[in-house]
Amino acid sequence: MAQSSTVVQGDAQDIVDCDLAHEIEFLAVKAAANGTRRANQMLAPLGLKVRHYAVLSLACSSISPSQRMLADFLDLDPSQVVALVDELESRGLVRRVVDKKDRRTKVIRGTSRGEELCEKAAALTREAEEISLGPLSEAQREALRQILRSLVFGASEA
Amino acid sequence: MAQSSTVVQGDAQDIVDCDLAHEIEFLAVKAAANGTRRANQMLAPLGLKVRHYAVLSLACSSISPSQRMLADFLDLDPSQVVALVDELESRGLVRRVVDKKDRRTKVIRGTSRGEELCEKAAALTREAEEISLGPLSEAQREALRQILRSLVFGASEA
DNA sequence: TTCAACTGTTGTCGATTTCAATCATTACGA
DNA sequence: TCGTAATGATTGAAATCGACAACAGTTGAA
Repeated sequence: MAQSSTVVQGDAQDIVDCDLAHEIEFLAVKAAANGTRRANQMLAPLGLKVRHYAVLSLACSSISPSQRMLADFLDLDPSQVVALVDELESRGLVRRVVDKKDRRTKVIRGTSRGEELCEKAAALTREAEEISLGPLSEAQREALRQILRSLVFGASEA
Repeated sequence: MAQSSTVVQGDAQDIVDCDLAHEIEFLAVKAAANGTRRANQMLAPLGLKVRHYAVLSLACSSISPSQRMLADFLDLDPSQVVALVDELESRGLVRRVVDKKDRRTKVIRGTSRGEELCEKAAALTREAEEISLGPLSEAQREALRQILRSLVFGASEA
């Protein structure tokens, strides 16, 4: 794309060619921020944010995560997990179950209402992802998913 | 008592197989957070965070960004840009230059000291990226960069 | 001229992050 | 065994970041 003789003062057109706009770190932050913003406003009608959905999703999965596991996996401070679980529990979406093998740890389980809401939230999240990933082909999305997984979790194969 | 062959208590081994760990949105946030954290502690000796580096980098580029452009491009509130530029200006790294064509806008330009520090910061950022992207091959990194660029700059709407 | 729109700036309020301290429980070593 | 360290959850406070409204100065257009 030859810009030729356009004498336009630095517009948003050529800012995407600067060094910064080629750094993966910068691009990842921007993409993640866009996706989170979109997902948040998509989940708003359910009174949830992506954070709540993350906890709810794990609570409703076959995994029985302790709050410590949630903090580690979601990169949250334990106190933040307390607040999140408090909120979800007060809405009757999850409950704390003390582990019989270690009475210090509390396992978070989704209730039936929690699972019901989780499914709706998952649908909305998929919809948000569908919009956010609009300009990407299906092959690109799968490649992105795989690269991100090996980046986040280390070596992983399909 | 343990009921028959109940599934093994969820460890960190199988949490990476849950639905959430396959959502691109979730993975992107995690990857971006990891990268930002690493870059921040890499830039710490220079008294900079990635935010400051982003502004400094753009100020030192051939683009002469106004604060408005910085806010738009970096997804920041204009008031946040004021604070960032204030800090960098007080350290003699950038300066505000009023645009003669439009005296409302102030163009941010890096000083010689700013450019000097920006080069060091760029080197450290590349080093941080090198570490963060460790498990990825060169081809994967290039693919990731390309996909992220088309995702971020490909189609913009509000 | 007059008014609307825009840029930078300040201030504020709520959310989020981070850290230290505490209680209950478990694990380990003398 | 006892005593001490370590861990999980919880609370609370401090620091930081985010979004938002209001304002002054400037520009552009009717």
